[in-house]
Amino acid sequence: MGRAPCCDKANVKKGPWSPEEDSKLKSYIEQHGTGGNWIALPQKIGLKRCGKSCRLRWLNYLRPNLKHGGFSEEEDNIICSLYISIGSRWSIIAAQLPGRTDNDIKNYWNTRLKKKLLGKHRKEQHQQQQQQQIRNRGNNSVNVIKQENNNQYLVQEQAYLPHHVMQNLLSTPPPPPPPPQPSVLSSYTNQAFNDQDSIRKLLIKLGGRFSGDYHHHHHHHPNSSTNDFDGLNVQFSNNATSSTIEQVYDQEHVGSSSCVNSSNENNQVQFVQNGQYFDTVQEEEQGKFIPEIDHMVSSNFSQRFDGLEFLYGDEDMSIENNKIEASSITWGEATTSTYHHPLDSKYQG
DNA sequence: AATAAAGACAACCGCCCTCAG
DNA sequence: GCTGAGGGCGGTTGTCTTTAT
Repeated sequence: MGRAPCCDKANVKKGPWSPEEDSKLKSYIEQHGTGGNWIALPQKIGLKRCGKSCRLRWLNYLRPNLKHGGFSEEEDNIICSLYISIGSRWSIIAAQLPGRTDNDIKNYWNTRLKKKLLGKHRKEQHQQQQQQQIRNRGNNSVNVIKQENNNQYLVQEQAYLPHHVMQNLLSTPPPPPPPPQPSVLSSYTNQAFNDQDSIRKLLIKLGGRFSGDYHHHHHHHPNSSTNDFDGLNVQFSNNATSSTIEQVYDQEHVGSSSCVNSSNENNQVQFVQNGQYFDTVQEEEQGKFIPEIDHMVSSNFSQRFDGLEFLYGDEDMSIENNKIEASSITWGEATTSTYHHPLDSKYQG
């Protein structure tokens, strides 16, 4: 059985609103409110518009204290961050941006922000390919590079790290520790999504939290669903050596301080991530997630990737059995091999 | 200057959820 | 419990503007 239409489609005006219509609607609502019934509103005002159309017009355009256009870098960062974490929940994202509507943000994302990020990603990939070609002509050997740099140890395999990323890691001094942050959201605003590294950092930040919350709220078998995010297992491997970094979350001891770190003769590096090694996770622990968002990100991991394939690489980003095969995660290759590890002395010197 | 293409934004559509009767 | 109205939301389309050829 079909649903009765909310209004007489034949007798309602569609298309752009005229200034007169805007004026009528605005003045009426300012004086009388909506009355809790949008459907009846246009009749009261004498507008030949659908009630839903009135509601949208009011919410998206006429409502006071609305901002239009001119998104700031800070707002860009928030939108990107939240999109990565909760997907296209525009109303929730809009709730974090005073004066912005979900429609506004949605349009902004679809028309500009996505392309902006895509453009950067493509540029990075292009540079990466060029560097790869140059590197292939030279030394093809696979080395594990160990470097001490202000207590930051880089464990890399040249064959798997983009050359320019590696150069950046080796040449760029580690950033100063971030100041205490009142909330994760505010930390987003302090981040600049000007490079893949920032996006990656955010994902690590959120990823840590996902896992913890997941265990708090769900006790599924880790392999019960491909969408379950039990832990992030990033593996790099080749025929010669393998370097594996695992974030393994103890099903029963989430957030515990236990930390296992080891390496074996195959140059394999493993550690149990407890939020200690990643500065971003530590940052996260200092703040409080907005409860609603917290719930979203903990319950819907898969959504983080909707529409963001370009952030991860075009080919074979796969999430299977709670593993992310990182062969195509260009931004992740470097960073998962970069970690602060004050305990492990095996890689010093 | 004319036209096409692309971009930006507003508005609509239809599905889903909630809640009252 | 069922039904339908209303509201909310995300996706899509339409329209106007800007830019490129």
